[in-house]
Amino acid sequence: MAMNAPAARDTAQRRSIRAALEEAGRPLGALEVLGAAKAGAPGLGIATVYRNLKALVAAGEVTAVELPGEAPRYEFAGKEHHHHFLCAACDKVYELGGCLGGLKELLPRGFKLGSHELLLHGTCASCSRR
Amino acid sequence: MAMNAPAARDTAQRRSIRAALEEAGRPLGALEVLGAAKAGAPGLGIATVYRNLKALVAAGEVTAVELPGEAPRYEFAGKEHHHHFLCAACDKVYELGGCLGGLKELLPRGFKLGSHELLLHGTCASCSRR
DNA sequence: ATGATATTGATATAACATTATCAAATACAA
DNA sequence: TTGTATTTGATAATGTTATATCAATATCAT
Repeated sequence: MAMNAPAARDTAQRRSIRAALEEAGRPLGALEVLGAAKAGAPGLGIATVYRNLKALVAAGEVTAVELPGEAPRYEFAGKEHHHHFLCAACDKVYELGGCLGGLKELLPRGFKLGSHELLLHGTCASCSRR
Repeated sequence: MAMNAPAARDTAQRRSIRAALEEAGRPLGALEVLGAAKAGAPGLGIATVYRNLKALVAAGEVTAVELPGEAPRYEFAGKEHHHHFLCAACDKVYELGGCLGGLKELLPRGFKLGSHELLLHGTCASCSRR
């Protein structure tokens, strides 16, 4: 018999964290989530952010975006395959549409391709404008 | 007037660390360097590995390959633009040849592209064989 | 060979991001 | 409304990677 998950309670913190991710339109880091979610949950603590992000990832609702040399960002799961852009000026991560073909041509003989990650660096529209 | 760099001395450890990177044929992590370089420098310590890797990177001789969720690997600089492959089974990183075009098509309006990183995941030839 | 100083090895410490702890607050079924 | 288990916030502790410390050792110009 399956171990039942503990009853998930509906708290202001949890709602606010989820809302922060929904409204951001781009992947957020844990501290960014904290900042944004405080609007709907004053006094929100970083531990609660991590706890809920972890739970959301475990539930498959949210995906952790791993970045080289950067703390992971979090975005809602279920989107089409896509990649990300890291702004060198503001350190924000943006979602890009689409992908590139021809990946298999890069593989040496005998190597099997599972997945791939692409990260573009540069300056975002907002930072480029200045 | 320029501050002169301290006279770099030629030690067995430094030679061996450099040789390990040269002979590996793929980017190595600090612990991999330690393991490989012990051949030519018995008793080699991890601190010396980090010290020398840092110095080599600062001198522009070596490049740190940053990977999402992984400790950086180190490879000699000056190679043509290329990307890497991380084997999910043995955790080794391999160098790939070539690149992909069409990156700019992925950019939103107003974004400026600086550089990019591509990492392929899968199993290497050696691990696929098993 | 000698001496000044760079380098090393062992290990303590730092720097982060994340997780554990635990008393207090909260949700929610009854 | 009450009781109980979940959740929270503050913060201590952890894990991991890298750096600082420092006495001992090795390099290399003289």
